[in-house]
Amino acid sequence: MKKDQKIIHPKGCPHQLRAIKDTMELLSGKWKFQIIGTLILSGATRFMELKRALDGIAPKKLSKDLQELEINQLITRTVKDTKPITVEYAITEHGRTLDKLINEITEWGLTHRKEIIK
Amino acid sequence: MKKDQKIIHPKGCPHQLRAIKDTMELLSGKWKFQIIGTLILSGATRFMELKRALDGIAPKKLSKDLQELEINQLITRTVKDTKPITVEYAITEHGRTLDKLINEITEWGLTHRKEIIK
DNA sequence: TAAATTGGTTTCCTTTAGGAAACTAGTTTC
DNA sequence: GAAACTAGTTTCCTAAAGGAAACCAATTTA
Repeated sequence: MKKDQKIIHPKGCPHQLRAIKDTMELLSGKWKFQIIGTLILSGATRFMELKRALDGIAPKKLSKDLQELEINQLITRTVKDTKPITVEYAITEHGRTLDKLINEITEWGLTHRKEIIK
Repeated sequence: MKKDQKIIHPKGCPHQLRAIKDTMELLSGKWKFQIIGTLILSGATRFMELKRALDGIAPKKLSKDLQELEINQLITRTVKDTKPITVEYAITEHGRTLDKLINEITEWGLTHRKEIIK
């Protein structure tokens, strides 16, 4: 192939790739999508309930991920005036925009599992 | 709250969470969705083209991620009998099932960027 | 009074992710 | 013959992710 052959349609789609990168910077990792998924599916959930739902997560990890999600305005943290005090985590309006994405991730996981069993 | 108050709808949705986990085990990380996105958007692409499209990726990392994606049957690797030889990576039929997911990730990234600018 | 539950934090540790730079080998162009 | 391009590999390194266990203060139940 000649060196200076012009590529008419240069590969790479900077806008889309940047968008993918943005999303994954916030949400990649082992637990974040599972946390959001739980809050979407189950509604407002307390710390210990989350810990039980997310089988195997360490409290330190759960605490850290929840803080990051809160900072990014995807969830809220509310201290309830109960005895003993409980803390409730809930999805925000902005977090709700992840509904379809979480759905696709879940669907694809199911599809893929079926595919590799074959 | 009484200790033994029965929770009618126990929190946690094991099936969905397992599916999310499955997906993210294959695809979380900095580059995999970007690689798949490029192959979906641009069609079959050579190693060096991918390297250029994925701004900043190290050849070692690209090589490793491509191998993992191939092992999971999401992409194919084809050595072309050109001079010099070129290697073309392409999305598989199974990889195509990620179309909607990639789309959602991209859309959400754009949405989120607009949201946080506000 | 002892044990358990609340929502975490602290410390220590191992594993994985990821990047920089140098290098390889075959081919081809200058 | 020198340089450049093909597609990687190798080595070395740092930073981040993640887990285990212990601990904490306040409250409540047994």
